[in-house]
Amino acid sequence: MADSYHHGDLRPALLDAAARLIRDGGTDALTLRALAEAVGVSRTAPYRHFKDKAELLVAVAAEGFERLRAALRAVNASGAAGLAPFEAMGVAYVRFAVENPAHYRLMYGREALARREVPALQTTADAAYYELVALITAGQASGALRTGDPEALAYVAWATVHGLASLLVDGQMEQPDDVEALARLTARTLLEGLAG
Amino acid sequence: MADSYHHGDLRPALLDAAARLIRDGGTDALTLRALAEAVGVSRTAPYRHFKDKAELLVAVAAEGFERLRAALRAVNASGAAGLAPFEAMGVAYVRFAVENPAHYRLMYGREALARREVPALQTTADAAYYELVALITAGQASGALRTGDPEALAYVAWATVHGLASLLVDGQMEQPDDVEALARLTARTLLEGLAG
DNA sequence: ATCGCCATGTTGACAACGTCAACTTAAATC
DNA sequence: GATTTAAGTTGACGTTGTCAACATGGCGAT
Repeated sequence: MADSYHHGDLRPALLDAAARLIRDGGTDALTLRALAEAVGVSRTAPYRHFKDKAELLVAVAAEGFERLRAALRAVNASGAAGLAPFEAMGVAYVRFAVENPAHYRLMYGREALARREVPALQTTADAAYYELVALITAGQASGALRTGDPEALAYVAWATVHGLASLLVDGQMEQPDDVEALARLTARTLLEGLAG
Repeated sequence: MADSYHHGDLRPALLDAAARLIRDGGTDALTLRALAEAVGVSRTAPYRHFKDKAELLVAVAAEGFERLRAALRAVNASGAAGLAPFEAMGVAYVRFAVENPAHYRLMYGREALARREVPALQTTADAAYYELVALITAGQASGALRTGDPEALAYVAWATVHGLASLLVDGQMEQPDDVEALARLTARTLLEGLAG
């Protein structure tokens, strides 16, 4: 089946190769033709599995959200107490972004997204976000965090960590040697507040 | 000179038209051919003023940074005391992003940026960032903010506000009716901290 | 067993895009 | 007034996403 007319398992093979192309060469490297060639198939074969290039990008992004969610879930599952898990989740989030920059940009960028409304993608993204909300509500229950609308707190926390990730991933600042330390500092500053 | 062979004032006309195209149709609408036609000139005329499409995008982004800096500078110039200016600057920043989404994405995205190192662009961007740093150091001097490395505090503040702007601009959340209130809430939460 | 269906894959073509090379125009300089 | 040269034009090329028409072969019904 290696060189038969029908590939037999093309869709997952395409997603795998797409992730690899994006990782190695950035978003620009993910061209349908290069992707098809990487899998050993003709240029238009992907159209049997994805309506569009955009639809393929959505699928790649969804797979990224799964991985991000797994990373955040691990923090929640660790059962750490106090403020430690907040730092840990911030670090996990930023680390994912820095280790998968093009993937992260695709997930939270506009390219694949709003232009086609894909509920499945939103669901997957929400699942990742929910890990953060769960951490916040647990923190409030234990008294580690102040009271208030957990959605609002989660939103600010998300914005902060996403902002840091975006700045790093888009090369807006010189990336420091120790990204983890920067993420930890950011999380702590967010917890303690800026006001005197 | 309207329909003469030489346009006479092409470069600024291109930048104007580019900003308009981006505002109306998003980044995708900014194609060199459409741009040239909008100005009434042949497709390759822009090459006399910009080496590349990328170089043109850099110029558009730089102009955006100028406008953003002006908006932030107005907050600093207002001379408000206490914590009010921090909310005001957060609001001004987010408002700029929401009102110029494609422009903002271009400024802080990767398309035009790291792929060609343009010191002039970095300088302009730094000038905008400096407005935030200035506000932070002033806040520390007046005792409104806690002590500590002002660069670090500014960095967290920037990440938060940029994260919020990015989420809104990239359509990651349903955009609320009152963006200003959300920005204000975010700024206040950042000031007060999440911990209990 | 075999026939036909249809999901899967291929080939050829097209328009849009960024960009280069060669040419044209007219404004500026001596 | 001649010439240099900045500014603009035309034609072409390679790359990309995508469509239409065609080819293949695995699978169920007979």
